[in-house]
Amino acid sequence: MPSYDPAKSEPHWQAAWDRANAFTAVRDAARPKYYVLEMFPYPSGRIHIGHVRNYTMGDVIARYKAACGFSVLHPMGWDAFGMPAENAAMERGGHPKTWTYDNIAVMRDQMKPLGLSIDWSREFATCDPEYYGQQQSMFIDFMEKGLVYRKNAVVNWDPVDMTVLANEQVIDGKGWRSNAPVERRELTQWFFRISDFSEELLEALDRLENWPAKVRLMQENWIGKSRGIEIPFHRTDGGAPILCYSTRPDTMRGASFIAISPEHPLAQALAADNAELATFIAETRKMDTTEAAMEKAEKKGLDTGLTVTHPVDPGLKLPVWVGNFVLMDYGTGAVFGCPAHDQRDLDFAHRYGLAVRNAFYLPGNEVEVGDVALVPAKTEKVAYIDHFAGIGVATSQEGIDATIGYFETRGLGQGQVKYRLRDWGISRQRYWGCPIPVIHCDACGVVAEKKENLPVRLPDDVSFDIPGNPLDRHPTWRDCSCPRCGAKARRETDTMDTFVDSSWYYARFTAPHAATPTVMAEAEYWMNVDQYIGGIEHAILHLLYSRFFARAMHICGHLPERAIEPFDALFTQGMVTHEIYMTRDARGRPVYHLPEDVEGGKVRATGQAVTVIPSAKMSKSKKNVVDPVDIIHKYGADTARWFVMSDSPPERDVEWTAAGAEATFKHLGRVWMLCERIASLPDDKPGKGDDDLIRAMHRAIHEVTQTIEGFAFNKSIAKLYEFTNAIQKSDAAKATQRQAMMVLAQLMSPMVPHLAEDIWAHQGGAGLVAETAWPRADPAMLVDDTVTLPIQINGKRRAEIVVPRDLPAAEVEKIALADDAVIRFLAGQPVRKLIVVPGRIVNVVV
RNA sequence: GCCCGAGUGGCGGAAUGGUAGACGCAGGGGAUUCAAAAUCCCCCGCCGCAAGGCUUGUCGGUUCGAGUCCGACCUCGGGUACCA
Repeated sequence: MPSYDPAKSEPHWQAAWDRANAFTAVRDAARPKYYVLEMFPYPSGRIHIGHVRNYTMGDVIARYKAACGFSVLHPMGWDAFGMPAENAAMERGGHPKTWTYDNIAVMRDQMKPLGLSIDWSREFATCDPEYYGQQQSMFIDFMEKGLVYRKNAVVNWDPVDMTVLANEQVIDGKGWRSNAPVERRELTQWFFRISDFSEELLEALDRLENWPAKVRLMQENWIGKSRGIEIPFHRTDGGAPILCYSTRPDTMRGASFIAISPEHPLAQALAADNAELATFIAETRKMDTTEAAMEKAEKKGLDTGLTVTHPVDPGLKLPVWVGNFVLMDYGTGAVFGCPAHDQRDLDFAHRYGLAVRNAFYLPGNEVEVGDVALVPAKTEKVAYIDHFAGIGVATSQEGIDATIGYFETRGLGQGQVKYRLRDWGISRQRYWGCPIPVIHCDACGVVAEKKENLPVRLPDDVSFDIPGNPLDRHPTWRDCSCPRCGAKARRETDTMDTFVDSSWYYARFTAPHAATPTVMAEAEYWMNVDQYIGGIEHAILHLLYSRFFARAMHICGHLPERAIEPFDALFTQGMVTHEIYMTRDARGRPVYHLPEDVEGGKVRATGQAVTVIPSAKMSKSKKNVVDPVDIIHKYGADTARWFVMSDSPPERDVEWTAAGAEATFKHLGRVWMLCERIASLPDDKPGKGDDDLIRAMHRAIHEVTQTIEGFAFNKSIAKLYEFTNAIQKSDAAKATQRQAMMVLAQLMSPMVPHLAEDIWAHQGGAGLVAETAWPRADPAMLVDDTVTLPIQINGKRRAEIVVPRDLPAAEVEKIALADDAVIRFLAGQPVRKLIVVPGRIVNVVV
């Protein structure tokens, strides 16, 4: 009797699917299409369990939809540009291109044994010149439509390595290699005008009904629409007024100072002949560029000596400070400080001895602010203190609206709607990215490369032995002639942010080898992505950039209008985690151990007991990693696939456990044994309980279908366990058992496609499960004749009764009150209220 | 700092505001076996001899009824614009 042997059968079925071209996406006008896409991987070198989970989820959907009759597109590619390739070149020598393509080859070889229903004929990497050349072509289109511009922006500058650092390369304000304090430095950089789309990107979120609410909320907050006011504060020295932006003008009475950004032109100008201020501004530059660093840094400032007149209380003069917490990028780069109603302003005021004045109190609690700022919700009523606009007790929102009206009618300020969303800086001073197809000419200025010269290819002859951008010091690549006047010119040496690459790959998959970015007929048929699947870490940047990029592509004629929201449905899956095993060395430093080196709480080699640290995201440094290749080698792909889908809801993290994988393998073996047992039954075996098995089968079809549709694969698997147990216990006729077994194979096929084919073939099924229509449940087989109703007394469950499904409530009441247990618990007390929820529960209130 | 989530037995988890703990893992008992593996059957939240009581991170609220809704908090995770 052959036992379950995935090592033999999995390659067999993969070859069979290939021969049948089962997964080649075909544009078929006669059938509805379904485009399922998982976020493509970065080719780091090896696949990890997180990839297995991500791609198995997509595969379950793809195989299920194919069985439901859809023409399915399920492609795969590589997000292949990025820093790690350059870091590898710096650390180990070699070339980013070699490193990247070698990694892709390894990962493709690791991925194929998973048996994913991917159309590999559409594969590409973003570092293929055929891909990035089309991206350059679109960049030029964007330039023509005014979607691109250049401006100055700050970067993290490593003064020792003389190079720009990514945020993750800055550790505690210092460069990761040089350990030198990082400086903020301005460079001229390329930007996409995403902020022109702020309102549209915000407003369109409402229509993304099949996106998680949390992602829409995160994007809404990120875009950050606010209504405020711009108010010019007039300088007492007669200089140009300082324009401040505020979303809380109702607190104007409490204004006690003005704070401007160190990058504000006024601050810069004053610093020219104010050494103390110049030093202060230089100090504020020694901070990295992240928002978190800015927000967490101690609030510091310097008095410029200038004063302004309070706009509604001309007798009051407010000092002008430079504050390290004022962002030049948001609003006007200048704010008024109201310490009483803003904790950061209050801290600042206390530090520098500035005035604190309430603009309002909580009604009936007229207490001046001390150490804690009074910041009630905008919907809460407050009592304004002799407010210039004549407001008394009102909500802050009412106060804001009234104040803006007051300022506008008197010409003191202008109401403004602003967005937090900033334009997308795409310039990177790095080699391994898509070159920006632009040329700098002394005579013509900035000129786009001619499209017939695309792609602007990355030169291969570069070295990484010194820090900085090799393109910038390349002997010949930089030098070129101006496409307009033919004079000597310089090529742009910035490359594009890798988020650009991933902002349109979904569109490219619809025509992956075309000589234009997209082909309209293909895009018309395949777009949009019906189901997009990926990590929650991409909730804001990648998804927002893609939404912008699709709009820009539409403007340039590369996508139909329908595709400006490219992802109809989004699912965000959790991580795969694992326990961490730690010991300590002689000096007390932690030493981590791979799961396979630990057995029974001890290090296998030394017998040393390990400390178990609760599950965390798998990482190489903590050695809590499980290699899918090992798992497939030991148990087969189906075990890996079933396990990652089985335990946790897909949107949550799942913990990989060796015991769980072992148990999965055993279960699949049991299913195979059951299949063999049924096949070997005598054909004329008499049946008992055939109807029960048929009912269980229809219930399983219904429930598995529902749970797959609802992305609750862990529940699909629980239902499959139940159905398997029902078959196992059944004594039905052979034909009935065989029918149940074949339906089980179909229902399991999205998760464990190889085993499903084995079962199907063994039961004499025709063709491939992969090409068989999804089974349908008979609704008549799903309803039960009776229901069990729990009976509560005062909300506590005390008894239960079994009644016909459609029994009227009045009859249910009678039966419930006549129940022995109910009589006992009531002990003669009068019934005050009786609640009967049909088919659900009875609650007796005494 | 700010924005967004998550928290239920020994473990992963299930539960349209209606029997908390489906399904699985681990554990315990039994059958089979010379023995073991594999397989099969039974038990399995906590306290209690029992009756019963307690129990969904903490505290409070709404409700006939709260894991689910509301408020405050705690812990962990994701993002924070140059990691991808």
